[in-house]
Amino acid sequence: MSRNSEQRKAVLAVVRGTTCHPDAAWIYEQTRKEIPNISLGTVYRNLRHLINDGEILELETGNYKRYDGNIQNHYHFKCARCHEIYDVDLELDNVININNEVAHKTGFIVTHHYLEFGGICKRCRET
Amino acid sequence: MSRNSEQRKAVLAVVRGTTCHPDAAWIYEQTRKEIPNISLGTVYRNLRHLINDGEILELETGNYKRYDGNIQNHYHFKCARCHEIYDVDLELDNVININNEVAHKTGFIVTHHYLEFGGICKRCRET
DNA sequence: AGATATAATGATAATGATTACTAATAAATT
DNA sequence: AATTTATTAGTAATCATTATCATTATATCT
Ligand SMILES: [Mn+2]
Ligand SMILES: [Mn+2]
Ligand SMILES: [Zn+2]
Ligand SMILES: [Zn+2]
Repeated sequence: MSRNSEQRKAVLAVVRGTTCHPDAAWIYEQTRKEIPNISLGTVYRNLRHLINDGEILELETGNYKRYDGNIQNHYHFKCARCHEIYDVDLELDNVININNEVAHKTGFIVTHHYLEFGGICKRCRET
Repeated sequence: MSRNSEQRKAVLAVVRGTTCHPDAAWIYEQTRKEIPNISLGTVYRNLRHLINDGEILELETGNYKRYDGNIQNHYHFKCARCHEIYDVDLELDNVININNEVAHKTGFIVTHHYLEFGGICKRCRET
């Protein structure tokens, strides 16, 4: 059974405390402000643990992984210039039916879907 | 300007000749059947080149990247058990409008979107 | 066709993110 | 307080991908 270590609580607090979809290195730097001698391996280990427990989400973004403390269903926008990831709260009428539609067409069990938009964000557009 | 080397043609043919969304190692093995002494670095170099030219697509899938010779707009289904990626040809009524909707809501320039479904594929379900 | 310029190659070293290892520590339970 | 064992810090190892560099081959130009 899992033990609620100070390190795990600190990592979870950092991931939940931002909307910037940070990577492990950033989470490590932030966590060090609370626990200066925490090791990078501990950060990775706890991130994996929290993912397995369903407490945070992992985003697959090319070279390195990013993490999301918001486990509610929502979408993302990734800027091609600054690579920042923004949350997109979108009320798609057919979002709920879309999984069933694919399940019906393919015969697969469809449990979820990821939707990511791409382009240029407002800040990058104005520079 | 780019030179159409035998190696580049072979890599492109391999990626176009399958629907299995292969990784670099698999493409390397297949290309070696035509060019036995091709190097893995050359495969990577050409994959990157072909991506920059818009001739193939790169899929961000966790540990390693996968490639797709089908550059038409289509969606994917990733099986959580066997990790295979299937194409999903889906007629979303408002596929074109969905980008505009996000653009309008956010003020971003939205050029594209990726949609990936997850669950258990038919073959894995039956075993 | 032959000479030229340089993009591309093969071989290998380097990089960077993530994971594995291990002796020491600390959270939960009795 | 004693016990159990999950977790940690520190470090080594792994794995996919990229960089380096001397050599080769492709496109272009006489
Ligand atoms: Mn998010
Ligand atoms: Mn595809
Ligand atoms: Zn941006
Ligand atoms: Zn499967």
